[in-house]
Amino acid sequence: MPAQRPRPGGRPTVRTVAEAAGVSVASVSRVLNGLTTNEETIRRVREAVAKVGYVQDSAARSLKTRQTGQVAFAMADIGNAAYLAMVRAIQPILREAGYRLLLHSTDADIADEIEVLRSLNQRYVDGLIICPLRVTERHVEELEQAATPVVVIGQLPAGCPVDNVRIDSRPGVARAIAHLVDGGRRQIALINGPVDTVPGRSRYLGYLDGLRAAGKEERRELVAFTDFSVEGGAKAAQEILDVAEPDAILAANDILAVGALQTLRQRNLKVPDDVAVVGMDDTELAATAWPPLTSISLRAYERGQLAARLLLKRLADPDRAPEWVTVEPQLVVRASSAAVTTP
Amino acid sequence: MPAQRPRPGGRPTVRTVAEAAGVSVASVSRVLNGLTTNEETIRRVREAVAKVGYVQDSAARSLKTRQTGQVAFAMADIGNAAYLAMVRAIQPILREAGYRLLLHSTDADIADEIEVLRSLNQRYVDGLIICPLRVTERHVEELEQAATPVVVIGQLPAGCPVDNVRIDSRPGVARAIAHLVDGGRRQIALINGPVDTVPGRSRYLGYLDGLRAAGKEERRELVAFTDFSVEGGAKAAQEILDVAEPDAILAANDILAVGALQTLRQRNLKVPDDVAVVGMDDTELAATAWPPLTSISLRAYERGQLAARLLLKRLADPDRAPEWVTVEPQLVVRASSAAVTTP
DNA sequence: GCCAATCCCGTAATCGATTACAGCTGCGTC
DNA sequence: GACGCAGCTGTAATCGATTACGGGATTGGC
Repeated sequence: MPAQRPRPGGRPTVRTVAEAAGVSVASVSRVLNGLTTNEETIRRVREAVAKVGYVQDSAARSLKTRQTGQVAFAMADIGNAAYLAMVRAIQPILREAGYRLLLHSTDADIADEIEVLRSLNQRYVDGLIICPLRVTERHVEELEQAATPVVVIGQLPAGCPVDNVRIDSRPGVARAIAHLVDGGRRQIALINGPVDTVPGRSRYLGYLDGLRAAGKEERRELVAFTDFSVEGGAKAAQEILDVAEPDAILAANDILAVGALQTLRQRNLKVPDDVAVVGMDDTELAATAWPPLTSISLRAYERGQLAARLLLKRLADPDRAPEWVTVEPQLVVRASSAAVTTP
Repeated sequence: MPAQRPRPGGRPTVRTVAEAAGVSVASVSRVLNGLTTNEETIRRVREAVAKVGYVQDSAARSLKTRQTGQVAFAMADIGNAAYLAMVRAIQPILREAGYRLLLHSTDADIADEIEVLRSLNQRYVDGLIICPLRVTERHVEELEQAATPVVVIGQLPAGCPVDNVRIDSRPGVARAIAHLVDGGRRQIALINGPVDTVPGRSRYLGYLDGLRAAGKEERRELVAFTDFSVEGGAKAAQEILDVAEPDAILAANDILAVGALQTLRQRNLKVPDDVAVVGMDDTELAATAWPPLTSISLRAYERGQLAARLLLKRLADPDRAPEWVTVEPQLVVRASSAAVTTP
């Protein structure tokens, strides 16, 4: 007399359902996965499922099917509006496709990013979207032998066989400079974020491009850099205003731009009359600031969408060739950069 | 000759490691989980693990141990700054404790919230933190028979045996009214969010409390409500200003307050000289707005922290009595509500 | 009436880990 | 020398699902 039923009070399994329906576990599984056609069986299984309150165990299912129904998104810090926009874009798309979203905040720690890639072969997700600050050789190495599909948002070395969504802020910044010059601005300052990152460098190069295109030279006293915070932006603006008289300030970030606005207000400089201000990322902050901020949109939302769609395509067809998508930055003009009124 | 090794190229399992180390699978598992003490065995297993590049399969592990190492957080919309603050608080605490964070955005859909609770018995997470807009009977029902520990952030009916972190905006709003009255304000308007929610109702009641305490009557034309958006706030402020002359506006949200600021600016009303403005949630927006917004903090970050800690306590000891924690709102005073200067 | 084809269904193997249980070894003690 | 005990270790059962395979029943064609 084998103990078929360990404890009748236990959680219902596929076996419980099978007994209640008077069929085999195989039939139950088939009905659950839509693989059989006999109406009568389907009905009985359905009823039994409802009666015993059965719900599939996801661990057991994952073990057998090798799929988890989960996708992870890894970025430096969800507090950053750009990453937040990506999450907002990614979440509904994955959800629509039946995936759950798992979040990794790496705190801008490279070792952490590598660890995330590495942990993929625990197979706790079916895919990953990652937005690294910098892509090191270690990254590439891990990317190439990742256990599950990965989509990278960011610049990837050429030839890296991984789906990729990229944007280069450089032309965006250059265009913003052109816009300022067109508006009659002559002394354009740059408040950059950390420079030892790929985006930081791009912004700086874009600034130089813009100046060159306008036939201007870089003046060291017009360039500052700081960390991404309102205070950082305010302080950097002070430093610049202490030694120069810019009539425009380009900030690497809307947060920095808001900081600059505060400093300008303190010094009784009118925006945009005395000084134009341009931010970057086109976040909610840009729209709600006063005056509303002109901002270089890096299309975070769109990049998130594209990345999510790329990942879904890859999951549907793992053998397709890696796809690289490039997104163009976009200058969103608002009041803070209106042209100087000719006297 | 049994096919012990299905395909030598396959992913390494505990069996692969056992062979490489010349021990049994049990020993491998013991070393991996720190259950044996023999130095020699430990060394050999460690080496074998490194050699074959073994990583535990999380599905298999979960199936056996009944634990997933995952926790979910469910809220209406991660775009809302209050929820974002919670995520930022929750994430590092869970991570520190070795849990991964899974995100559910329910889009303020009650059915979706119920579905999240229901899906818990797929056992894809070890616990859940949920922040429902409203708690219906269905919620309570599902909460009571949830398959895993749940912590609720929000108002819960008395006697519901679930860990809970709560805040009541009502006294916070009343205090803000008192602050405005102290500052010499006489006509205080309210721009509320959706009223058919628990928080919406609390805010309204707090408003009435505040008026009563100041010996004032409610005037219908000073109260508007709208959805949470800058435009909503701007429009609501217009409606009020069209029919009345408030010298203070209390908004249910920093976003709404920013909208009100825009309307006031358009009408050439000075803040705080002509009209004081108070927001709620004390988000980044309040600090960066101009003038900086006085705001009623609902301590979202702290609530997130508390909820995460409660969940960890519960996971460590499932039999402890449910704990209810109440957080007090806090008035953060900034320039937008400075006292009227006596002429 | 017989054989083949079709359609369902049940048995049992399997995914990759954990762990109860029993067996082995070596040592100390009486 | 026998026995007990401690400390490891290996075998095999187990978690809860999916699915390959083969067996029955039904039907149709000749």
